[in-house]
Amino acid sequence: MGRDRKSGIEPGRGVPLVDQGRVDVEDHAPDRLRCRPVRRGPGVVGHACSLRGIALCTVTSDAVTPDPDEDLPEQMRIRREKREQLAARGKEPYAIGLPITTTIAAVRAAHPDLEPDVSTGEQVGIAGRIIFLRNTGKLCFATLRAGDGTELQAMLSLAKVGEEELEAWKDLVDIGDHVFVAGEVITSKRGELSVMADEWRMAAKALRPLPVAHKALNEETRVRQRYVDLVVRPEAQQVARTRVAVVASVRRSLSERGFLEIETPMLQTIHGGAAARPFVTHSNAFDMDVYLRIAPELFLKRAVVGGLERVFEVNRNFRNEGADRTHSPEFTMLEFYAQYLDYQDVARITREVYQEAALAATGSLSVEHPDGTVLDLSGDWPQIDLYESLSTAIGEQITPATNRDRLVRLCEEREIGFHPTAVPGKLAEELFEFHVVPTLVDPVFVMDYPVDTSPLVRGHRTKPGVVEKWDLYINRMESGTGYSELVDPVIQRDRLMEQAALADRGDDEAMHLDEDFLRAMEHGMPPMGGVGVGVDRMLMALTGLGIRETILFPLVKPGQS
RNA sequence: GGGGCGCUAGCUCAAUGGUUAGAGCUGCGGACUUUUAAUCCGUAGGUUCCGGGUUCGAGCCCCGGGCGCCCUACCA
Repeated sequence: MGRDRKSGIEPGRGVPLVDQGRVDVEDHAPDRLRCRPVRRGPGVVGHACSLRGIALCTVTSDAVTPDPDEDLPEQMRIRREKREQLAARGKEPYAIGLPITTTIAAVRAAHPDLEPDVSTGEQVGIAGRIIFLRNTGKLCFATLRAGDGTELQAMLSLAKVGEEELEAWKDLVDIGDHVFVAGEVITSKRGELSVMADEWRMAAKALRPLPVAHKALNEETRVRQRYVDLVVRPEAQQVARTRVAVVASVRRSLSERGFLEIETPMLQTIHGGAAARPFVTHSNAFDMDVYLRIAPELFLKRAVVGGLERVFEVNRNFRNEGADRTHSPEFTMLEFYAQYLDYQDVARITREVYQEAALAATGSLSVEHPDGTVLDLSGDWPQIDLYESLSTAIGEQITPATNRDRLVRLCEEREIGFHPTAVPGKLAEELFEFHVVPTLVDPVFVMDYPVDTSPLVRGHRTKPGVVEKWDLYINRMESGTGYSELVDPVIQRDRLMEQAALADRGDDEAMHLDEDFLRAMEHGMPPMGGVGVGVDRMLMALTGLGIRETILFPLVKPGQS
């Protein structure tokens, strides 16, 4: 055995210290000697040695000089050597300023259907990442893929590039490298659109091998190494681009309707705007704890008080709660507010914004998911009443006045879990989620929620016990909510005092009393409609994917290495 | 939070407590001027997540830890 290939230390050669004494590793158990690389501050590398799990010493690189490449898997070591070889042969491994004349997509678009074995006479310079390589003795093929998923074949022949350049290609180019190729646009004998190279250059030598393109990466690797996922799985690119299309469309739709996009604080000193547990962090400059926002609502409303009239924001919210297929600790939220509108007006705008986004992203208002679910987003979206639909489903009249004991019993009969302190409205919503939500596939506005769960919403004009609030359900998921906003500062103060009392009693979702928000409201907050829509859930509805697939880099716990 | 399952080569996966942990692709060496996951011949590649333990012997069994997935609970 001899040399421990991981550490570069030969057992028995080093004499690690144990306390003040010494131990001869050879005499004890050489097979139990463990040495692992450690980093002690910038640039200081060493090896920590242990015997039978007992730390012995840290050997710095002065004492032991391991070959830095020795730890690497063979494939990575070879790629590093190829990088060196490029330089040795006068080639830049990471060339900049390449004479690129066009894109892969443009070449494809310009020559949609050429016959096989055709020369166009058109000279181009293109670059892309190699995803497949097929080398024969004197003719080499490479499939180059661009970021947009388009592909083009590069061909290198002995006749065109000469023996030296062809050998260099075969010796130094791997799958995963970015290469530049200049030459004529042709089709191969099999009809594949190609560039017949007069010249090739390395654009970026990849030191790590790409995953095998033909077998699916497992979900964890996809999420943790999204950059790799994006390279090998065009659908990953597609999702990222769909998000861009959706967000751009949302901005366009609202801008066209007179809304101003503004940016409100992510760091907030008071926790409010929704019922959710916040992340807490600390400002050194102000020497105080601050919250990552759970909602932009209270600031957008301040802006409307100030006369910005119609405002919106598309940005991140943070909620320190569960993470599952439909919840992410950070997620993208659209909120918009318009003075003088009510919850019916903003329901219409929400539907239009959503439909325009669906068209922009998918070209259709009928969306089919991988699991076969089909969503029909077209036309007007129906409205159902929360209490009426619940009563119908249960076969018993439920109203905001139904007493709590009855609701508790109904929940218990169905084994629906609920918080022991849950208010009656919350219990009604639980029952609704149990009975009605699973049936809501196509978009539906659920209207008129209990007042005790909606502290920021105006009371209903005619129905007692409910507020002018809707939840939008799409694909059995709550996708957005809209209100006729509460703008009466006296009522608002009462509601927020109740919230603050809940918070004092240990409810860490309850809002705190935001005096400055009330002060703004006391200056005259115009009646307004307001909406919050989960953008990630829009993506989920349009793609049928889980939330972690719609977010490019979702939060993950750090793994090994 | 509770329960179940998983972690093995660069990637995707095998492997009754019992030879030296295997396969495909990738890699490396060779052949090939029209390939499409090229093909053919040859070959290398391992801290079986980490740390303990049981055993003559552990990828497999036990204990502890890490990370993930599923179910469940909680959650504007």
